[in-house]
Amino acid sequence: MSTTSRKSRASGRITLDDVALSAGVSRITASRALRGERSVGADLVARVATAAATLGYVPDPAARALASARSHTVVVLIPLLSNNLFVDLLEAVQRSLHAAGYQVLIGVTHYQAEEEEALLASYLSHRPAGLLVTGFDRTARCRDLIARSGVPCVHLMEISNDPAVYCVGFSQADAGRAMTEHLLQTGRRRIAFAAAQLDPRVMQRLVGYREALSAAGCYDPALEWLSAQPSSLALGAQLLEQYLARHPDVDAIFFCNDDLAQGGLLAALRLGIQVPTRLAIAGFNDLAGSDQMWPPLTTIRTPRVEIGESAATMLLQLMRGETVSRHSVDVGWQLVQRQST
Amino acid sequence: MSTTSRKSRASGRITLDDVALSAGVSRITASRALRGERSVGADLVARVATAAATLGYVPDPAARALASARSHTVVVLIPLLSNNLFVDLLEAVQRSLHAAGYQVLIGVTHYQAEEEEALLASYLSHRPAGLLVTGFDRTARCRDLIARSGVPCVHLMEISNDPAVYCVGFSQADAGRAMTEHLLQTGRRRIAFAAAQLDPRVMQRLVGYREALSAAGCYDPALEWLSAQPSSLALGAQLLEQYLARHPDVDAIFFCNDDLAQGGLLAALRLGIQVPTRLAIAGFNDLAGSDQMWPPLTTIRTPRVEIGESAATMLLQLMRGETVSRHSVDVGWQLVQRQST
DNA sequence: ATTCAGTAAGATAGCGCTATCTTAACGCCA
DNA sequence: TGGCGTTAAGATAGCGCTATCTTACTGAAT
Repeated sequence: MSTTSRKSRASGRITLDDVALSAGVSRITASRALRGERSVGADLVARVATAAATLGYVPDPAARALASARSHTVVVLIPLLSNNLFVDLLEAVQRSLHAAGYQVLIGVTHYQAEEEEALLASYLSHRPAGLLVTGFDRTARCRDLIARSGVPCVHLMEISNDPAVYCVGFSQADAGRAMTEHLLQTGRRRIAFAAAQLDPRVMQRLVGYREALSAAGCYDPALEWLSAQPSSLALGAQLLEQYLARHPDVDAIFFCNDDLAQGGLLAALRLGIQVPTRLAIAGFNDLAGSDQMWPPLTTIRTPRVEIGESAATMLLQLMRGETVSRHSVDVGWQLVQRQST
Repeated sequence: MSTTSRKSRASGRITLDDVALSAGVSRITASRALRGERSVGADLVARVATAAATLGYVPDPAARALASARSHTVVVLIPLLSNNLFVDLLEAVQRSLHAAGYQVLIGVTHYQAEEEEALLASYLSHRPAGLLVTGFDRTARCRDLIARSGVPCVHLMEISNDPAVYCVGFSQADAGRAMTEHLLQTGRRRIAFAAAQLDPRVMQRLVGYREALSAAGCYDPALEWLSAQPSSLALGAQLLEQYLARHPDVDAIFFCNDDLAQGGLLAALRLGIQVPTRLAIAGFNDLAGSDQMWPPLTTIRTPRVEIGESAATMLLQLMRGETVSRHSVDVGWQLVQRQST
């Protein structure tokens, strides 16, 4: 019986030694029992579990991380918190991972590759169990850090054919093309693409837009209204007002994001521009409120919660050392036609 | 010179021993130098700093937490991520604390005191350096956990007279009263209060509303339109439509939150109700988009970023063991009158 | 019996730091 | 000069876990 527990201390904290003592086993057996390792008898597992529950034992994550060189922390890097898109994603990720016993450490990159690199370097020192990052657009050093760390990593929002890369997302270009084709189908020919932030995903939507318009023989570079500023309702309103004055023949605007589109819709209302008769307006992402606009906004519904949950599930498998069935999960998207087009 | 460094290992990680060796000092001196403890000579501090920078040393948070019984993690408990109010707060907190070398661990309570209790119990095992929680409304056991943990705690969004409690916020009741008085001043007498979620802060705004209306002799309990559902644009629209049909004489609606108000505004637009001539609409928080509505929304601007930054600053002081000048910081609020009233 | 996996437990030895005790060196005053 | 507080460094001993090595005990194959 004699176990290798250390001399008892008066500290308030309940340690594994206390549990082991109470269950009449050695510390290491208690550790194994609580972590569900096999090679512990069922009777002992039960005794240890009871002891832990009775004493209210909570493992010390720091000690665990130090001893095993791996924490139960997952680092999530997203561009911005002030974009609801990422908040929805984050909420789903956080919920899924928390349920599995992991903590989420959030890093905000502000769409800056350098910031991402710095965050990653600093967060990797926490020996995270997993990594969730947005898209594929990062510095070479960043990619290298991820690869060399050996920490499982899942990429969010986009998909890739590279079998060495795990990702959950959808084809931004396809979605961009589909929305443009929808506008063409409703008879519009002078279709503008109004965009802000200009992150890689926005640019992919732009590619889809170009392809669709070129195929229809309607492509006009002058109708690409691009701004590097952060996306907002106010900017959407401004883009519509400014550019429409210069291009009065435009009969549809495809905004790269719903917040811009909502702002555009409200600007049209203010300016007395009839939507959709005189001007069609479309958005992207189906953010909160788009269905409440007047007229309700046609948009692309992107399954953000599903992306978050799928990515969490995939990451959990990777962290457990299991093999995942597909390295790339395409969750698709859905064109939601409402009255603005 | 001979230092007590342990035998070198082939691990890729750069440890304090490597830094100490390179700087020609003992491990503990390197530790002290890097943490800026006094009682290390200026020359050694410089040598250690150079060595650490050259080697690219990054301290191991787990080892640090284990040895010092305190991490550099701050736990932030907020009710919901899907409310922009808290996202703004979180962004400010995260930015301030990250700059000071702390990590933020987020817990989402979903407005449930029991969830908060469970989260807190589990997060306290991380030996956080600090705690940020929303409001004062929590279970007795939760309060006890906080107090007994000895972890510095700052309360967000509300203020208190209790000198034992640290908080940064403003008087929700005052703001609610002010908005109601504003509506009274514009000549409205049948003023409804439309609210959702019904968390403690909403109820305090309601108190302010009641006081102002009672003082003016206009209070009518039938005009308190309360719903326990989560706040959303759709719900705001629904509240307006439903209750206005029952109370057609209402000439103003004070929504407890801007998302409800925005929904109400859009519903009024849809229903052809003239705002503000036939019906005044007011909101709370000045969330993104409220200035872009048509008509632009009158609301209470709440300094969420300032609350986040102030709370972070206060917490940093407490974590460093410094005394703070005021236990309660009132950041105030501002009535922003736009065209909806 | 004898060997040999295979399994269930325990003993041992750290993980990479910091708290604390100790020691050496340096004045400073009587 | 001696004694003593003060400071700057180092030695020592863990923090609370888990990886790894070892040992004791099965039971089936030989």
